Amino acid sequence: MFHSVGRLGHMSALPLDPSEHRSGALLDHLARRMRLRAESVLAPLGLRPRHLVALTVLRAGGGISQQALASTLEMDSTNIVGLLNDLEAKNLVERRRSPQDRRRHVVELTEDGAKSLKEAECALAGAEDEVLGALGPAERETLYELLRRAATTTPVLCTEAISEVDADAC
Amino acid sequence: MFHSVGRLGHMSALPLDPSEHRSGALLDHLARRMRLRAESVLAPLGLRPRHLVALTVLRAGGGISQQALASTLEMDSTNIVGLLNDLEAKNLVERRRSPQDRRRHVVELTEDGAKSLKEAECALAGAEDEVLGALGPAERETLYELLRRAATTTPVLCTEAISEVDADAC
DNA sequence: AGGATCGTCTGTGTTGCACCAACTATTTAT
DNA sequence: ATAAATAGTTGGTGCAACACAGACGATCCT
Repeated sequence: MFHSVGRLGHMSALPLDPSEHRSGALLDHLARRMRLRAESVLAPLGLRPRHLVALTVLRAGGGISQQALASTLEMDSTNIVGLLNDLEAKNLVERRRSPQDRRRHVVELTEDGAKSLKEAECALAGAEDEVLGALGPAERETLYELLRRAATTTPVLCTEAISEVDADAC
Repeated sequence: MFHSVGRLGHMSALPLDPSEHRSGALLDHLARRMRLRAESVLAPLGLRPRHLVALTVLRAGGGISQQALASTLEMDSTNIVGLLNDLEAKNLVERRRSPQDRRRHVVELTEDGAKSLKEAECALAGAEDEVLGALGPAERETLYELLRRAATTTPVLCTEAISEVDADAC
């Protein structure tokens, strides 16, 4: 129960060691639990979790090219095509040629898309209640805000500026 | 662009509609980004993201049966077998027959397992920096705490008690 | 013109899973 | 004692999400 200690001798204070507080696995676990429920909830709407992710990203930063979408979604661009085909077939997104560069497709959420996304999110309330049941409303809002900010990182960059300060803490 | 406001209006009156603040898609998105990086970081250690998830769960509530593990992981129990085979082959977990019910396997983290988990978490620091770059240390700790609490729900139950209050809010 | 870039289409392969069936060891119920 | 239920294991099937590669048309930039 009162494991190790050692590890970071100096830096005195800091009663608990935050060294192992990595969110990765927890994120994975909760995302999975959420996705399992989301699948069945979303199925009647003809949507899948990854469609929701795409729509959410598009709502946050609409009007982007497909490769920009591929980059923020971190998916292969060839698979983005099929994803957008699905969404466009349902009239949830629109592909328009960019006037600046007519090779580009500017992808944007349609009104139907925004509406559908909102509906889906409402439908997911129950699923979220099950998965985040241990959290109160205020905490869920905090969580949402943190996730939203983390997800809305500047598309490409940062990386390489920091990440040295605590490199030796491990 | 400057929609700030809210943030921490300390929730008094709840002026904004929190109706669409569903974390599901964001959770999915961030988990994916994290997993992509985790895969390459973990590969040299012979581990995969899902192994980390299992180890994390076992550290939190060790000494549980395989089907209990399957239940909290929400995976099919047949697939748990292979997962545990991997971990046991590496001496990270131990399967012991339960004295109470000798059909059961009590699964527990070994010392090596705890050590390995900790190492892996340290190795993931860089990945987390990339994914959670927009969040400061205190925010990350808050996030971790929220995720941890959400992930550590009482194994089976809750569900059915609540989820009616805000059902009409949608 | 020539080369690079964006999107599209068509494959191929891998992987994580769910699901089914059958089998053993063990407990529990009759 | 016999039957039924349960925990774990093994093997197989199938699907969906991808990553990756090749080829193509359209378009931009020299």
